Amino acid sequence: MFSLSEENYLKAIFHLERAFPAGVSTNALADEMNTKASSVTDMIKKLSEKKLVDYKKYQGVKLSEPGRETAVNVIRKHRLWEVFLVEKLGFAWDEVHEVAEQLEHIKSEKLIKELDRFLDFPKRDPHGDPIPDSKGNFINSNKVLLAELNKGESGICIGVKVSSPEFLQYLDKNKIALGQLIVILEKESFDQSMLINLNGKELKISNVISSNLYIKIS
Amino acid sequence: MFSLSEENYLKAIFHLERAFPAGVSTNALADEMNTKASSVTDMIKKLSEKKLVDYKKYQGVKLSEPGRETAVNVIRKHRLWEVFLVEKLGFAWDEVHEVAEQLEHIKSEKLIKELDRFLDFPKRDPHGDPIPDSKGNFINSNKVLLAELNKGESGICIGVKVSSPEFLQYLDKNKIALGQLIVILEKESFDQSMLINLNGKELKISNVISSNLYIKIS
DNA sequence: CAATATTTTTAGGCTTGTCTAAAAATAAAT
DNA sequence: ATTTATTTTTAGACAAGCCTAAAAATATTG
Repeated sequence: MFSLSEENYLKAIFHLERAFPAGVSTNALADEMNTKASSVTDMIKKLSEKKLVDYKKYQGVKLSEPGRETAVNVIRKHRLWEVFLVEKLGFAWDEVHEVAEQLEHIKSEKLIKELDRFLDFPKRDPHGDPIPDSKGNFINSNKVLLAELNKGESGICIGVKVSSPEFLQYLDKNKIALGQLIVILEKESFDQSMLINLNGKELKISNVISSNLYIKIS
Repeated sequence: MFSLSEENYLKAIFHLERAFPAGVSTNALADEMNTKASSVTDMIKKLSEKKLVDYKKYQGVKLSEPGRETAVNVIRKHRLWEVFLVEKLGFAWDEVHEVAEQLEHIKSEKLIKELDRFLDFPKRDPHGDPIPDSKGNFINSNKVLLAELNKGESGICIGVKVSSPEFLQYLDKNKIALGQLIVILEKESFDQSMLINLNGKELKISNVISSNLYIKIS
């Protein structure tokens, strides 16, 4: 078993690897973990000795296969708990992160297996992020950012890129929810802002918004 | 907020105070915490500085009012999670302790409030132990050990004194469950063993068993 | 009540995970 | 290509929580 801190580092490396597939830098990791570069170096050494990451001095880190498995398992637990909090306990989707950060470290195979069943094997968390299955496989849907679509195109809103309370509350306020059909009526070439159709209602959104909404193109 | 270790010490002191109301000894606490007396002394000093316990050297510890509140809150969380595990996730009553030991330390007022509501404000955990309310009040029922009753007396089984898997599985095997009416048909004066009536069926139980079952006398 | 046994505390050390400050390596820029 | 800037690592320190061994206080017992 791994410590809370080790699990958090593995999770952070997993997330950063998407942006830095060649290797995650010490500074990027320090930033993500809200800690200092020297602390990161210490921990990376430990993870490297445990064969959870591949590491060469000054070269950044990558997850090893066992490291990736551990990270994905933590992410699976995080997202299942988020579903629980929203679906069963009535939390809003911008309130779940902090609590799920704690719950994701509870150690019990049976707990997560039964929770998954209790929630009816959800495929996505409340933010639309995919929940890996017990073997660590993610569903891969052909999602794109709304900002990448053009006038006349459309798709189902399936996720958010950023989960800050501010952004999620903006979406709530404007009645933008996951599962909704979005049709692009106009796209302003100057600032990339869009006029979209949402359930019959029209809404003007900026490029900042459209760059943080994932759309499933059918 | 308090550390995991601090919460566990407070909880242990709370439980031991029932047996040692004059003050919990360092050794008793070391035993309960599976640690060494010197470690206990260290922690007691820290808790004492934080005004969570009253402590005088060589005199044992007692919880202060804030210490008791914290301990009771941890116990409340532990027992609510046990109800969740059994009622919602289908755990057996002898499987819940270890997981609840972890879950009890999750920090979120809202989480526990909503969990309580989700579980429909349960008054007892799966072992029959009372769940304190959000203000820290325990329901007090006039419970006695089955062993203290005599021939002809009867009552409802409401709890167990010991929660070891062996004992709980013995109860399951013999169909003894909480909420059940127990009538004492015979009591052997030599070894205190009893012949009881359980839902129409007769069962012979030893004094070891009857000394670990709580009965509510009506 | 003095001697012995037990309990509790102190002293010093270890590990985990963090920090600051300084040194070393790499990258950028003139 | 040599200087300058940035990134990364090392060195040494610290707090939390635990340990062992020894000292001090309290209890027990003849």
